[in-house]
Amino acid sequence: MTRSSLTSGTTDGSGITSGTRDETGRATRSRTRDETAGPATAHQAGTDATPSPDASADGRRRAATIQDVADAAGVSRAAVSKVIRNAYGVSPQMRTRVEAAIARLDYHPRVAARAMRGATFTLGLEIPQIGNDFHSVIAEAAADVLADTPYQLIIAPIRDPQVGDQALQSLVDRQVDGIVAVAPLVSTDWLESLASRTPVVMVGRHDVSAHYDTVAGDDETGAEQVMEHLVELGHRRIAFLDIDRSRSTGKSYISPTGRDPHSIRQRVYREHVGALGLRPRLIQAHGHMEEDAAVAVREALGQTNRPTAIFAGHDTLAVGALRAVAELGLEASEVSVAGFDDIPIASHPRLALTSVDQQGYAMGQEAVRLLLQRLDGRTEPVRRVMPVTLRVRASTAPPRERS
Amino acid sequence: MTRSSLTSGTTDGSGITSGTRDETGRATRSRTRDETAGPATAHQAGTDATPSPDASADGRRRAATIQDVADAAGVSRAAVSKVIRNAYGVSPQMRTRVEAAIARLDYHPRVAARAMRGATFTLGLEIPQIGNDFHSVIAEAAADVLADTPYQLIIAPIRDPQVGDQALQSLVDRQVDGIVAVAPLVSTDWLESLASRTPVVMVGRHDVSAHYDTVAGDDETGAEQVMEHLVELGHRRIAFLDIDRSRSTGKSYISPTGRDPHSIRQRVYREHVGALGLRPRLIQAHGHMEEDAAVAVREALGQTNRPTAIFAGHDTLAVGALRAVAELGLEASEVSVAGFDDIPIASHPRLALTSVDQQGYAMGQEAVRLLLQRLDGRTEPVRRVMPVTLRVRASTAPPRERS
DNA sequence: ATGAAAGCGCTAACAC
DNA sequence: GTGTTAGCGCTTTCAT
Repeated sequence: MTRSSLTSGTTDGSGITSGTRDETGRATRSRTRDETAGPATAHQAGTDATPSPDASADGRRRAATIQDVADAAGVSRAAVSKVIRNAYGVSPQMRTRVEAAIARLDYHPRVAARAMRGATFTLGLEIPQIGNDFHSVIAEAAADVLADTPYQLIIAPIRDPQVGDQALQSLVDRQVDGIVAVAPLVSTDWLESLASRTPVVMVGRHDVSAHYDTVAGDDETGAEQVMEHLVELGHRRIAFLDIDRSRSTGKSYISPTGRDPHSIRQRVYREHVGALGLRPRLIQAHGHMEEDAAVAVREALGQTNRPTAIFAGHDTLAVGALRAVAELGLEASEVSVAGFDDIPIASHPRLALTSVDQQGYAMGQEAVRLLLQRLDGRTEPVRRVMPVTLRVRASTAPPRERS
Repeated sequence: MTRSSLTSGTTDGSGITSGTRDETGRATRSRTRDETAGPATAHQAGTDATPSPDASADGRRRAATIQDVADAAGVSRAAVSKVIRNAYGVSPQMRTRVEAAIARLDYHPRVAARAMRGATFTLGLEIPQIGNDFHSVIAEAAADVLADTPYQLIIAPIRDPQVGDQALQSLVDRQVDGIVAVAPLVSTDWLESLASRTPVVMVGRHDVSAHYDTVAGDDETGAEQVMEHLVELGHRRIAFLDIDRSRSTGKSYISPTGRDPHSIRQRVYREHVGALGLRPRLIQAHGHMEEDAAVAVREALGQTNRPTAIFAGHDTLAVGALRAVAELGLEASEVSVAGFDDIPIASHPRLALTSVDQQGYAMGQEAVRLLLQRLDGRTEPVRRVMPVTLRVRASTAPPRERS
């Protein structure tokens, strides 16, 4: 009933349509309308004949649709649609009327319905680990940039690192207008195919791609600076701490090109160590969390001829290393630790972690800006490499005893 | 081409459909049709050698729809729908055929289309600040619990704390099946109305609500333990560090009932300080970030008769306080710091922050579990309060000089 | 400038 | 057990 009163004004118009389709359509609508309200949605379907639903009164009323707004404003759905999209072809007075109705009914367009035809005004951010501060900074930057746009941000955390594409796919299924992905272990082929359909910006990978942009730090230079710094301090037993990637290779998710940040950092480490005629020492953590690193480093430091310096693949691991070092009562002159990313906590005086600043916040900003450009029509891929700076702090010091 | 080969065998079947609808449908399809099957998606479904795996060739094909799958499997859309929803009424052989077609076409149901009729199998998590480790832990727990379910998690960060309901509304617009919200500054009325339409679980608020569940720590006891601990150590000049909330009161978003965690913690602080006949000292940070706290504490410590202990509203602020304290070369015996939440970094030996453990991970888990229960039909509200434990660490110590 | 109508891809009712 | 069909709430031609 509510429905029929709402539509009554347009019922005649529907008669224009050809044949059965419309007729049944009308009939069914008034039927389903009410019951849709029913189940868990608790719609209430207030039967009052009031043309203007006054949504504020009742907390259970069905949410207003574009049709409700159109009826309330005495215009067509198309007109309302144009108003809410700021599209061309609406007179000021109509706009005013429609906006008033929207406000009155507290109308919010359903994103799902929009997705069926047009844009969702939603951008997806995919991050590998929620707890990693470097990723948080990127997310923060992304959210900040988007604050001045009509776009909303949704974040899809990766469940299982082994199936990094799941989170990405979930974003696709959700028909986001664009995606910023942070270094997931996804094959470049898959990415390329995805990017040919949806605007994509990859953060932290140096892929050479045809369809998506990349924003990455200068991992090569950063790792070089760390190694030069440690060597200059006098360290010779330098270990590289990273996640045990061997377990992931099974499904060959790892970028085989070695263009991911960690492969590069480790390669540079190996090169430097090799150039000095030293043997590489790898400390493998079983996970990406701080505690995983602490466990691995505790063990490594328990062995004889322990390293005097640890270069961690990223800061979260470095903080974990520092934990193990501190627990053992060791100082930087005994075991130095350097990281990568310069996460906010690294500069805390109690940690004073030497780290490579790759401007995470700027990277996040840039990634979203590039995505907005793509949304705006750009198609040629862009590869952005952020300059890095080594922040030397107290966690690295000359070794007490030279090896 | 690819497409035609796929449909060729079933084109006749499509003729079954009535009239123009189908005709245009076909037309559009063959036009846009091209590729979708992402190689790396690992769908591959062992059943190779089938006609039309291709897909890897072209990166622009339109994604497969349920109709494509139906055609490829030679069944109806409804049949496919039943298969993907695990619904009743599908013969094993049809299931097999359909699943093969799904794998072959790399079909993924569009969430938006689903949302128009049924469930989205998406749960939304709303968190106030992305960079706050306590929130990260909750998000992590939520993601972990959901890993064993068909539900996907999306996170909506709050843009502007002043308009906390925006992120929540965005989740609603997206028609998520349920929402976990972490202590946003939203009016209880609005929440109640929202919760009457969508399953909602609030984390960190002690609201007494009719339609949503709450999961919160025992803020009262936690704050009491902190104060008792500090007083017992001998502190008398105890300051409370929190965010300056006065600026937010403009739109009265703050829960007027004082049931939010920070109001409670501050109230307990005031009560204890009052009972000792001391005057309360408030240090107000201008934001929720560590640096905001550091700025405020730096200033507070510069004044004469500075506090000998600081009770921070939450750990991120506490870490910031510790930063200011450390910068000034002060130790716990000069300025003690205690926090709330016991975020992972708090236990780092270099920080050793005394804090109240309110089991953030368990809270996140419980919140999602409650939400799943609601999804399963429960409607009576549940209020869960997590027991707390004071973790005493080195950041608090007896004051060198008693005041 | 405005409105009518055709779907977008899916699920749910209902036929068979 | 399987297929047919009517929409969900929007955007978008295309008339007017």
